[in-house]
Amino acid sequence: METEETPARWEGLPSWLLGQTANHAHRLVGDGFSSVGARGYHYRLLATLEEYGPASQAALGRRSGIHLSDMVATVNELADRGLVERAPDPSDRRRNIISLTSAGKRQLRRLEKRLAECQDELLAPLSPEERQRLTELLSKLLTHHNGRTGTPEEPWS
Amino acid sequence: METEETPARWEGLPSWLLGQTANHAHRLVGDGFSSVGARGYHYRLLATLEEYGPASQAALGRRSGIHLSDMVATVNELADRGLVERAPDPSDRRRNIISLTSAGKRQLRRLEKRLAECQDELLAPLSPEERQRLTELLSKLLTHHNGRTGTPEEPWS
DNA sequence: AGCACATCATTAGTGCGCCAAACGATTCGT
DNA sequence: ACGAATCGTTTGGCGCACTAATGATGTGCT
Repeated sequence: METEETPARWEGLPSWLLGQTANHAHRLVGDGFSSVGARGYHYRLLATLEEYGPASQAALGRRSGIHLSDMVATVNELADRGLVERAPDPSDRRRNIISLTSAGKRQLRRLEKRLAECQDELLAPLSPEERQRLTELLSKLLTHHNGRTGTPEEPWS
Repeated sequence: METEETPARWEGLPSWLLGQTANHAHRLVGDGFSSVGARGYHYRLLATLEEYGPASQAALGRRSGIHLSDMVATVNELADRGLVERAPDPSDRRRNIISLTSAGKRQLRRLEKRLAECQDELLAPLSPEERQRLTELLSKLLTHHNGRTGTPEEPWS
């Protein structure tokens, strides 16, 4: 956006404010990630992998919130870079078991570092209390809206 | 996102919180708009048009923050629906002068109504003070980050 | 044992918002 | 008059979220 005039009517709407700040955040994080040749999905997948250990693509999708359709490409990209390994599951031939390589773990460390830096850059103009406040408010919103659309299924009967 | 497990490490990061809530907001607003056959760019263009009156596509792009490349399609779509008119500028044959039709104005009213409803749905779990607080915090962030990239040009000398 | 059904991986394609490169046509500045 | 800037347009790309369809495989029920 290379606006020059920008005085508009929707400028004060929460949804707009949210979208714009999220945009900045997204750009910040995206740039951080791309500076080491990655993008959001890569981080999410690597982090999920480290947190839960090797798993099938479907399971990883559920845990990371990455759509199954996008998992394929994401795993491909990470596997191409040697950050992740795809091996057939001997006990279920439908599955691939994805696991983190040591290079992947190293990459994850880099991404986490960038990510932390970005948080700081993002919140730069806010005091610690304000940051706290913002996080709380956003969490509240998120919890509410996730309840309505996020995990509606009751655990298997 | 049809997550079922979703307990992750990045879940508390401001950039993530921001992105997710913005996502919900975006979906809410997008659904509201699409229920009357429109999308974000349509609203932005119509609103800009009403606020500043007829103008060339380039000027509208500057004011609405819509990229020139996307203006073309946006104007086409609105013109196809008869919400906007594209007429050559007699005094500058490079330009098209875009103007709002009365049908366009009516559509804008509808969109504004939806938009207002969405704000309420979005902020539902927040008290009036919290809404205020959130708006302030987001504005602060936005102002900061726009200062670095958004509207740097000083008004014509 | 057989069959319906669910799950897994994959491919292909949609939508929105943002952006960049290149082009011809026109107009402006000097 | 001529180079530079502006305008409209087309084409294409990225990131993220999502839908639909398909074939291979696995599970549960009867």
